[in-house]
Amino acid sequence: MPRTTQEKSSTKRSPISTELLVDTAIDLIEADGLEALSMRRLADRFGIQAASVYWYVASKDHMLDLVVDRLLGLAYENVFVENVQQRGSEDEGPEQTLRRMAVAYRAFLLAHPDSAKVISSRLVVGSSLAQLFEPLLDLFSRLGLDQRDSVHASYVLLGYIQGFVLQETAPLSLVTRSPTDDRSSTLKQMEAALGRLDEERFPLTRAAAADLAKPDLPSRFAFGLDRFLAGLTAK
Amino acid sequence: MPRTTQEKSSTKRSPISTELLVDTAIDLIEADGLEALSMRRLADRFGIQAASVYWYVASKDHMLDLVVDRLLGLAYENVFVENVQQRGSEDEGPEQTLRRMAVAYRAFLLAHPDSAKVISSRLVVGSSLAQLFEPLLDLFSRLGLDQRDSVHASYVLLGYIQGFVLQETAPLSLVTRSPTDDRSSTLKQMEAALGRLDEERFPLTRAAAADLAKPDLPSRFAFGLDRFLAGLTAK
DNA sequence: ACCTGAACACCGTTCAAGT
DNA sequence: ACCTGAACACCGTTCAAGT
Repeated sequence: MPRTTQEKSSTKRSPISTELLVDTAIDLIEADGLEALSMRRLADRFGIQAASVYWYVASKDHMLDLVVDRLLGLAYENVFVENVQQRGSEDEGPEQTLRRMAVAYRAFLLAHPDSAKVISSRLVVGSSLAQLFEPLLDLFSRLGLDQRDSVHASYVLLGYIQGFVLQETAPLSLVTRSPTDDRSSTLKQMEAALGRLDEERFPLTRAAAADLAKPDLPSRFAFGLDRFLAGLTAK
Repeated sequence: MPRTTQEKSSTKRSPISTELLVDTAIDLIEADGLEALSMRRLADRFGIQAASVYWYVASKDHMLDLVVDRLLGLAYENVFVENVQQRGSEDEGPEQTLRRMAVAYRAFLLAHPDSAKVISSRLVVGSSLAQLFEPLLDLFSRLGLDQRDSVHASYVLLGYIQGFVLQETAPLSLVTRSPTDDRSSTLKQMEAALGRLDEERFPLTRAAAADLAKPDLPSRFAFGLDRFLAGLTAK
């Protein structure tokens, strides 16, 4: 009664391929952040030397291109296939669909740490990007835009979403030239920093300190999204 | 007739301060890109050791915070003081002013290589950011928004601009699973890559290949900006 | 108060050499 | 076809020691 051939040698090395390398790179990014991704750590996961990775991939830069391509593919599956196709049966206008897709894409980016950062760092042209563009072009043209404006709108919408997530996930830091230097929580500290601003020069910012320090990000995202979509249909 | 005391010893070391360090860091970023900025190269510019930089600055991370703060300060000077104050005499509505400011801020970011990248990488709360927010809050409230919406609009507008510039300055790369692999110019290659897409799956993207490959970025930026502003006033 | 020297624990990448 | 070992030219950061 022989076991599977898989188990013949103990601690066998995992199989390697460019695809597996890219998937593992995404794992590492999501576990420890983009900064912590290195060829050496990636190689470790497969039990090989860093130099060996270069047999599968030309450079780290090239690998990040593949990572972005993969993430865009995953985004398509999550945002469009699952989210839109299924509920496409209901009779909603293209504007509602666009709205739901944008919200779903933001959720995807938030669910994959640093994905907005990698994606924003390079424009990777390929079929994954085309997969994202295709339904957007369709929806915008159904909204009455001509081809050129549909391209503009799709591009701008993706840029808005990625830019928004990038902002909301950016590490917050305080730079104050003021004397006080307490070590309270970052959020309270921020409100305090804003409250310390010169009353004469920044009356509005000071008055809005509460809104700035504890923002409702989902509704802020929706605010910008809705204004943009309203501006499109208003034309 | 003695010369200035400055010239007593030849190849004298330049004076050092946190501010000068930050300015030089910005110089280095603009000359060779954010990736090329290192504590060692920065120290070299002052004729000191890398370790000495740590007397002025807690860490590279902290220094990048200061870099962002400085860039936001420069942006304020360029975008608001020069651009808005001067022409504020003409009787234009707040919408026009916002439009001009947004265009000027994009121009500023484009003029300072990698500035969008650093600025997007961290949210540095301080008086430089407040300087940017204050006039925005004023303009949006004059447009009829309440305080909460003015904050949303200001935040979203800045995010849109930074996100847009980040996208347009992102290095372009091609990832194709197709057989053809020619080495023509990147732009022609991109149009070709788009043309090679599956006719069945991506008819709209293929049809828009020309618009995608050679986009008019200034008008694309204006397109998104105008839709957003129109959406605000339409409400 | 300001700076050095040396070290530590890392990087991406190349390349001859091994199997 | 796939992988190693060793090297090269870098990193950020710490810290005792110097002036």
